[in-house]
Amino acid sequence: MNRSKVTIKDVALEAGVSVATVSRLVNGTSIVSAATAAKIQETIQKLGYEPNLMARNLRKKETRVILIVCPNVTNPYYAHILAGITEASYQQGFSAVMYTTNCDPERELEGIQMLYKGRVDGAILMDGLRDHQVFYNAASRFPIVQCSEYVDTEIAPAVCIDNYQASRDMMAHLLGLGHTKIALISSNNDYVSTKIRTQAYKDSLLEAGLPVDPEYIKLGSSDYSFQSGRACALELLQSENPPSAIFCISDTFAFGSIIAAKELGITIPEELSISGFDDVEYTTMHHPFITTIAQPCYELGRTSAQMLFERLEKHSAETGLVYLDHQLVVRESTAKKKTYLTHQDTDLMVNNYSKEKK
Amino acid sequence: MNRSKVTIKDVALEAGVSVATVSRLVNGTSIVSAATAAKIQETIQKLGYEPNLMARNLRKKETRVILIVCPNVTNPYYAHILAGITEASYQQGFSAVMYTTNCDPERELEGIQMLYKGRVDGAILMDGLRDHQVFYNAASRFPIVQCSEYVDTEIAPAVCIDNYQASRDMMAHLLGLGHTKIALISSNNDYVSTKIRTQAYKDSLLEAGLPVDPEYIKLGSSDYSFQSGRACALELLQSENPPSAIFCISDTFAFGSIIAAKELGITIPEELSISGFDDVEYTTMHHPFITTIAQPCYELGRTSAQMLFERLEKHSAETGLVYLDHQLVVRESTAKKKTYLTHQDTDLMVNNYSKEKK
DNA sequence: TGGTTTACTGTAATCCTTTACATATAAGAT
DNA sequence: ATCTTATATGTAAAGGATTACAGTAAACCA
Repeated sequence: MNRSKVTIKDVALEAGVSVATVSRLVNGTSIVSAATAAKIQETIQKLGYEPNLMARNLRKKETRVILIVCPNVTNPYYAHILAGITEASYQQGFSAVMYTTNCDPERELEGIQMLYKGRVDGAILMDGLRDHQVFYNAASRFPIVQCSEYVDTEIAPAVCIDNYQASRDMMAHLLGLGHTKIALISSNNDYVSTKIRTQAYKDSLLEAGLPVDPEYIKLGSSDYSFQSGRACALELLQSENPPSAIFCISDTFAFGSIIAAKELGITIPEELSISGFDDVEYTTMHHPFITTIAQPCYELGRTSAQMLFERLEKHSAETGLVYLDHQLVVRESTAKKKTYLTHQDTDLMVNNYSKEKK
Repeated sequence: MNRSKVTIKDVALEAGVSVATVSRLVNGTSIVSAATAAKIQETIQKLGYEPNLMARNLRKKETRVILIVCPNVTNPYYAHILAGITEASYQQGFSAVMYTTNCDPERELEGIQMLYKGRVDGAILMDGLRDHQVFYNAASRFPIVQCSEYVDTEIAPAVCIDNYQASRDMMAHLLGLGHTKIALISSNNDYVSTKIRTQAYKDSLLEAGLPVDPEYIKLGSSDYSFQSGRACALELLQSENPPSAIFCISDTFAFGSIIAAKELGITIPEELSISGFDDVEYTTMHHPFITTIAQPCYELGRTSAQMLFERLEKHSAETGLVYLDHQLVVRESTAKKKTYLTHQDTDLMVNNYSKEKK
């Protein structure tokens, strides 16, 4: 392996000019005569010169590298955001280093160190930092943008969808279908998105004059695992008073719920409506296709990156929340509440008769 | 944003020692007295000093960064490999920059440039380079390891599963179930894995004394899209002489085939066996669970990274193929050939009677 | 013609480390 | 008492770029 690098000095020597001239040509920072330009170009070609980025960055005090801090690459939701970020980076001539935390607070911290060590110019955080003080310190010294999750939008901007409105939209859909016994499968993580979606669920119920039954709220695993969604649904469906609809805060929970329902011989959407959240790609790979909230993941990533570059290059310091549009997409897993009535239903109907659609 | 970096000089000044001493302490390259060590440590803490990696790397001529060239992050297969790579990198104290090519030959080329520019120490290629000359040049100058796909194993090592054996295993399974009309859904990309799997399909058939019918070989999209798998299966199943089993070289093709079969009212596995390849996570999220070849994606990534670090740190230059174990996992999508016979089947049975299991 | 601008190029400082080499002190050997 | 050796530290030279500053030659202006 021949690692002998040819430097700007070599080029200068060979072309019979000074290093400054070569540098100026390469960077286009100043005019060089056509004759010397040609000569330099030629020797660059001949020697195969490539500027050493470490040296350049040291001098310029910029790395043109951004950091992506992300809990987990294998989650398709994050993967799509990642794709958006990397594409935008590519187009801006930045490169992106990836740091996965697996939601380990210690690793979240270590990731941030790359900023302090000067290895990257800025960061996109997809993992809401547990330690707010660390976040505050980092965000006040370095350009940071939060994507999808966030801890504080005063000090660094965040781009995400309007989780509250999206959840209200979905609940409105379910309510509009005539469901009154709507359960929630939330998560035991402490993401803002989780909190907000849960709050919207409760608010929607209350606003519709329906009770918020703690028995109807189950918490799946923090990483939204399919199996934990199945377990929650099983509990819900085997209880005394099973719901007629389940609002899942993640598509994977919805998948798990569908499996659970099938295992119990419950048909979807005839006997049970299930809704998801995120619209990951495999929502339409098996029937029933899932009714869900589509998040513009790729755009989320792209926008975050663009905002970061804006910060880096124009030294802008806008903060606050940036909402990208979500979309309620109604597919096969939700339908009007069934007309067949159990005894319990009949009991309930005494109180809620006017709310039944049919 | 206060970007004022504190340098080693500041620390030295404050602690009343020379920069060399500070450097020695920080890097542990030489003994410093306990007293001064304590003093330096203290001032480092006080000033919040972090060594500038650009300067360090420039001096040391190493970046401790590796490059990951990958077609597409959103593909869960690659995502898992990526996870393995990033984990191994983290443990070795390296960071990983990601470069996605979307299989664009131009971008494959650009990715490689990072090596020449000295931004990274080595690379893991998951996208077999189209341009063999470029690959050859790069691989002879820089430490490169190929993962999953490869173009040449003489000049740079490759880690993957034994695609030939794996495909033979799957075909043996299908054949063992009594299937004689086995179709193939391959891909129109030119990956070695595709070629090898296709070859194994043909060899298995021939070895079993069965004909290789070109009508039974369909080519899905180069990126293994679900929809193209569905389209291929539809063609196959609606033909004059539909197969009783389909060997898909990718799980996504298998998913598409299952959907296609369902659309045509064909039951799986009773009327049609379908097998996948890769064992991406959602093979078990819907019934029928897919019979497939499990690839150790995470390990593939981890091993590749470890081999790269070996090359980097021990300057080893081992080449050749490294096979990781695959596994045939039999689930619900394959079963014995059905006993119900069509006229065509009866015709065929005259010749193949002894091969029928029941 | 003398002065001013323009176009181009060169010299050397700078970015922040690491490290080869030199130095100084103290301890150990003879 | 002198000569090594070990220990601990400092000085200054890389490393490969960018760029402030300076300089030269030609062109332009009055």
